[in-house]
Amino acid sequence: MPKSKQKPHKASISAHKVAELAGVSRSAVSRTFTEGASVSEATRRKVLAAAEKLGYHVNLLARGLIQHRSGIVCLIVADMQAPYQSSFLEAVTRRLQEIGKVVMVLNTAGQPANVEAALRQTLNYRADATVVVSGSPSASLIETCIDNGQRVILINRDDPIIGPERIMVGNEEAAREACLMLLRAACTRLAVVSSTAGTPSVTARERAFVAAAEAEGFAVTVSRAGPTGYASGADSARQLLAASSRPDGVFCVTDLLAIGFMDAARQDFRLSIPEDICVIGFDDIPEAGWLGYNLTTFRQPINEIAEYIAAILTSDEAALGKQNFPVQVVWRRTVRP
Amino acid sequence: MPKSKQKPHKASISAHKVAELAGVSRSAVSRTFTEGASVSEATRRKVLAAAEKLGYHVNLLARGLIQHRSGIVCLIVADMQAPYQSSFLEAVTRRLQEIGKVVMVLNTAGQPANVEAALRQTLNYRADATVVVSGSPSASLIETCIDNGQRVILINRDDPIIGPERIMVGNEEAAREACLMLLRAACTRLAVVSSTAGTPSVTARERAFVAAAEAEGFAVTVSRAGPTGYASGADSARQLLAASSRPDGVFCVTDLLAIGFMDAARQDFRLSIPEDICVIGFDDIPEAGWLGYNLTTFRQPINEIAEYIAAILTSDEAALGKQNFPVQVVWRRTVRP
DNA sequence: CCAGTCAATGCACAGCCGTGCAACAGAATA
DNA sequence: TATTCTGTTGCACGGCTGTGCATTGACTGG
Repeated sequence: MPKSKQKPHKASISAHKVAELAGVSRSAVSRTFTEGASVSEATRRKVLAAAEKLGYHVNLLARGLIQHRSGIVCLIVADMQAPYQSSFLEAVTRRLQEIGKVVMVLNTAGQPANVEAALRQTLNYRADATVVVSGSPSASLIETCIDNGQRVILINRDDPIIGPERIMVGNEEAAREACLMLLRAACTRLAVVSSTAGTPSVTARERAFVAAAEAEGFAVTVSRAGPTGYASGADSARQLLAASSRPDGVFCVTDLLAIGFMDAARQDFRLSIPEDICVIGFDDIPEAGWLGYNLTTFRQPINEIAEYIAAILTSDEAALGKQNFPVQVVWRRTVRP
Repeated sequence: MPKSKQKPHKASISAHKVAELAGVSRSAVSRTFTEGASVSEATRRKVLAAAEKLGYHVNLLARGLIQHRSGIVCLIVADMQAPYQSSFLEAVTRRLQEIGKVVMVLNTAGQPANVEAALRQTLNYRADATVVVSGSPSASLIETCIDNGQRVILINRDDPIIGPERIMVGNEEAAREACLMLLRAACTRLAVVSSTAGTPSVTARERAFVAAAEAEGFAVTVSRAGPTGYASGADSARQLLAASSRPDGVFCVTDLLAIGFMDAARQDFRLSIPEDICVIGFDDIPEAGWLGYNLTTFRQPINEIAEYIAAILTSDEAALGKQNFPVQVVWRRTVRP
């Protein structure tokens, strides 16, 4: 017996009590709070008055039980304090609230095993939908979700699973464009700063950049110093710039990596950007626009993605399939024009 | 009739079906998934096998309905993509998941009216607790929450309401300390960079700094250029540093303000920090530790706060009351030693 | 005055689960 | 062998809501 047995059992007031006070049937109360139900203005007012007096609030758990829809949308995410993820979270919660949904955040804290557990929670709460921002759940579990009538939306994850909606951004196009931008700036020694995380978007950007450079006849040094973050970017700079032939054009697969790279390049090697070395990032996080960085990067269309997720949830058709969002280059001052 | 009438009605499998397949009563299924219930190992295994085969998941909505506890904790927050808020969110979600709770995020998007709506959602979902990070809900609504057996936790909000738990950080002590640090660094023309948001913590820091300075016989210029963020910090720098008598010691009530201030001071006025001007921030967001800033600031004990919230939720006693968390100075390199 | 229409209302059921209570089986004890 | 005890199981109820169906009452048109 681990905890206390007797919870206060604070009888929260139910529709029944409101009906009593208002002198109507419980159905009338239910209809008053149900969009589009038939209630006369008179009883409606009586019910609302009684509800206000008692502090009644519809029990969405019970409603969800009978309607088979809880109104909950789960967001599975790792590293959620990172700038890009938190901006994404903000946009999605805001937009989903506008269409009457509410967001449940499941923080996997970087443990892949937690992704499975999180997806189970999603089922436990009978969520209307699940948005997987990080991690790769097993195909079988995704299938279970879909079987239970749940929408599953995978962000930037091109697994060949049938069923879930997939939202992709133009990683490859952007990486190719980044390569051309650096070459046009007369860079000849190219490098890409990536991470050891191995997430699909990181890998896609890295590979596409290397491929594009090789197609143009340039070799590329790849550096992966650690997880996707500021410190790894700085470490990559220390590695790459200490070498005998230092790069003069660098594509960082993430703004955070780019910023770490720039800081170390300036502080530890006294380099000027973009004179000595050009840098391109990815995401367009707020920090990229700060005066000290002015980072040329690619903007992820966060609001458009949030809008699209909302559209999926309000639409009745299942399986819209795969949707691609192009990213947009944001010219600032870390690449010579 | 706004939407489709006939939802797929995908009959998600219930304990009943599992019982059928396993050849036991539904109670046995329920007990298998209930901590501490009495089931023999044999039936337990039968049930688990059947559940696995059918893809059964306990319906936490129904469980919450009967137990009067949903396992949901609501977090009401504005400006959630800001570094400090998102770090806080990360810590709280992580810790609460460890104790078996799940976090529902309600984004008020800065609209004060949304705070009330969010608190209503909290009641609708019969949340176990609500953590109010931003905004000031009305006392009456808070009372309703508590009447319904919900825990209410106010962060950095010292309203004289009876009932909710209150978590405070040592704003005043830190502001006083900041003042002394600047004076010890031989600063004589003090300024404080604040914002027009007027949130309790911002106001408290601002006032305490001014009071401490006046107690030492120094006047303070106060600048409030806009909302609490990078741009306002930069604007404040442009205002303060263009004046005839420019300050040489600045306390920014937020790291983001401090970083904006530093960037503008360096770029637009070619000032060196800390030689020409000392800067102190507040929060110790990750960006404060970046090589380009090395901001001396005060660390908010995010993990300790998350831990304390978890403790409140696992404890049975109500009304632990008000808890103060001291902040810790983080010496870096924006103040002369 | 009567038939017909229609909005409003109440009843009863379904949705899924935890748990008190009683029944029961098996083991341990006298 | 009779009795007590202990652990397991099933029944039935309660928790709160939405909604189909039948009923009611008022109102309209002839």
